[in-house]
Amino acid sequence: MTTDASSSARADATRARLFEAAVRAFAEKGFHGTTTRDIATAAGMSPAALYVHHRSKEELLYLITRTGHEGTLRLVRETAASCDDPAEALRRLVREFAVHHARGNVRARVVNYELAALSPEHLAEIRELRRAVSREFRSLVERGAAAGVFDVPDPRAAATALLSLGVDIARWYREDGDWSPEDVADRYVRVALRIVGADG
Amino acid sequence: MTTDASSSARADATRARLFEAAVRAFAEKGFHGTTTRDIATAAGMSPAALYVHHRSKEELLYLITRTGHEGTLRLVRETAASCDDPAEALRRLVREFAVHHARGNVRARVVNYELAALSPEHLAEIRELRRAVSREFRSLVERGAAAGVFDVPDPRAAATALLSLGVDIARWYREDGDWSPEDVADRYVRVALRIVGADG
DNA sequence: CTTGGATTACTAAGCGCTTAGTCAGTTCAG
DNA sequence: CTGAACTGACTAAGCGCTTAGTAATCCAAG
Repeated sequence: MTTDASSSARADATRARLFEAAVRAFAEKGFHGTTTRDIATAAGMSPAALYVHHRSKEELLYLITRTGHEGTLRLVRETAASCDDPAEALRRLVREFAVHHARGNVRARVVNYELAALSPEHLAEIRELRRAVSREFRSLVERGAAAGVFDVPDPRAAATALLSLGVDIARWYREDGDWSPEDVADRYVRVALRIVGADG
Repeated sequence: MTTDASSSARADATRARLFEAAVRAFAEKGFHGTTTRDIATAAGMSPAALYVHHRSKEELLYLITRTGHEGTLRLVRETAASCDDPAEALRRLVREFAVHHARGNVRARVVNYELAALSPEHLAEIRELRRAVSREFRSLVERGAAAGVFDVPDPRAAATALLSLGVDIARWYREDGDWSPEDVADRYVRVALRIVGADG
């Protein structure tokens, strides 16, 4: 017995293979540069199988993008709230955010750089999730400033810079480089503390 | 009489219109999401006219990308070398780089985010230009550290962060936002000085 | 200044091919 | 034996790019 009328273990596994194949293909060649054949073939199936599990190529991108943003938002919310001390919370947030974007750079590239290929409705929904992530960064910086732990002349600019640094890791990070995801995280934590004026 | 056998004022103007139309289209929809008809129509001509002035769609992207990178490299080199004091040179570099990416965010988006659509040969050439830009940032940070003007535990990480902050402006900056290019630049100069430990 | 052949800038039409998506039919697990 | 999973063969639309030809411009020679 399956727990859901519209899912079986086999279907779930196939869906996951299509999902993963699409992530890799979109990351490498972009949404419009990827064909449904690319995705299906990489998942070991015929092109038609894609439409058994997903309504369209765009729906697949939407699924990847939404899942990715929801995961990021959850990570950011939980980490920012994991500690009362703003300095320690920022250390954790920047560390987790950097590791997330470095280790998951392939997924993160699709999630952050293929937004223009979404339908207007889907894009609007994703924009809301992005605003929520942005708000978490800003409110943590403001919390630290209000507590006198951070020395920030412009909290909004500091939050923008912190978020920007993290997201952009997905663009430049490569597995074959000199830094592990944790190496990047360590370095960026120190950079972040300087940006908010909490480094001694 | 024209000064060059392969150029007339009229042809140059047409080429420029195609170039600008391509920049806008590539920025909005990506290289693969843009058709040669989109570009030609936006430039007020028939699709075939594109091939009078450019060999292929990819050559047009290459032209945009190369011109953009050469411009950025020139700006970075001249600004970094414009002052002996590393702190003042960094202020100028971060300011100019930020304004460049904010004001020219449409062009910069194509230049930085459509690299995957280039041919392997063209991509290799562009990568070389990017490495040169990267080197400028790094050597300025190292110069400041050697002079004792900057306090940086990890110059490479600091240079990576500074470059990343600047490039990523092209992704998030919007004309209809609250900040002018100069506003972004002012704020980022302060952030940069903190990153290199030269803010007091 | 006029004229007419050469040159340049451009277009209408469309070729060969690829695309996203469909559907009737087959396979296979439970 | 049933229904879900999957495929082969297909279509309509759209793609980058080419070709053959036209309109506008240029620049001697008369």
